[in-house]
Amino acid sequence: MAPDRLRSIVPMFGGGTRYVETLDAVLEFVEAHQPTIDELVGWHRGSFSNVTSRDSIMRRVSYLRQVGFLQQADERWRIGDAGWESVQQGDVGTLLWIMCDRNVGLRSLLYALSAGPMTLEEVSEQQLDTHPELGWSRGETDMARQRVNWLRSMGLVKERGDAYVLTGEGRSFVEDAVAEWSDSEWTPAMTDDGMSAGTCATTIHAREVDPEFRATVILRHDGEFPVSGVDRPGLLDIAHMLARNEFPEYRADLANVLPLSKTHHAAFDRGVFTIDRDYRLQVNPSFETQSELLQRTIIEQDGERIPMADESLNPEYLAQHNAELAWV
DNA sequence: GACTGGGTAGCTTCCAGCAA
DNA sequence: TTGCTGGAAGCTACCCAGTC
Repeated sequence: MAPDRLRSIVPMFGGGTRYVETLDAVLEFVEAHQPTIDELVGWHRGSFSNVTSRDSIMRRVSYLRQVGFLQQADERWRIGDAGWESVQQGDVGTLLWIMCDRNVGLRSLLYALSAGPMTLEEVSEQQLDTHPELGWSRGETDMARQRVNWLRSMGLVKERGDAYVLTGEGRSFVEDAVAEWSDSEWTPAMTDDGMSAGTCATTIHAREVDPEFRATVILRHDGEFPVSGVDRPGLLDIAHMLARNEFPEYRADLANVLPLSKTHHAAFDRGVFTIDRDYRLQVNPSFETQSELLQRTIIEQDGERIPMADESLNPEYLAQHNAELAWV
């Protein structure tokens, strides 16, 4: 069983855009000297003029140990498995993979940023809504800032005014991550009135997207569950307007996805119904069913506007999807 | 062996203070 | 004003001795 992921992401010394630089320096020092804890503390004090607190240094060292960058044996500190991987690969992608694997929320933050710029306040809200287990106070932006700073120092996020946006590298990561993390162990902490997310995760095996992406999509629709009316997040699939295998560049685009029940997802993919530019449900005229559920939620809704915000889906994606349907 | 309670360490949040 | 560090405080998990 994978260890619990860390809720708190600790800032590194040296400033908000230099976390990675500081991490590399720590790894280089530890690799070269295999220091004792006193030597490691001394190195920090010597490297950063304004750092004196042993407790503060130990907090960083402890965090690096938990992530796996460092390990302690025989009173001496050495590079851990994650540290070796990071040093040997020497690229941001590997470092980001390690950080996302060990810390809650970094991936969902990147997904959320792919929809547009976010202020620190918005980042804080997004992290709390998607990961209630983080548990920090509403309005608190320190934790949001630390997360953003790690991504900034990796070159995935940059400042734009008082908000933060994805860089080209950040966007590339998001496009690959949805499928790459589809077998992630993490399940949302949000519950379905007595049925825990963990229960859902064990009973529904066909997860095909990163669960953090799935949680981000569901959160984006803010409790509205179009078409299917299913209000249990654990029972929802993520349906793509432009198919993931044909348009991999849009698979992580939040304007290309919609939370649907598994049944409605299958019906959508098979062209039983679609959505027009005005967000009205269009049903394939040849579709017949004895199912009360499908009659009520699809056939009887033909032509009705789906309750969702105007900017939820990209009209161009809908048009392209519908162009493939002969009956539209 | 099982249970309980105290002590300790570690993790996390939050806020004050400082420097640019 | 903003960004960063230091440090206090709350919470939790774990260890261990004492008791039944």
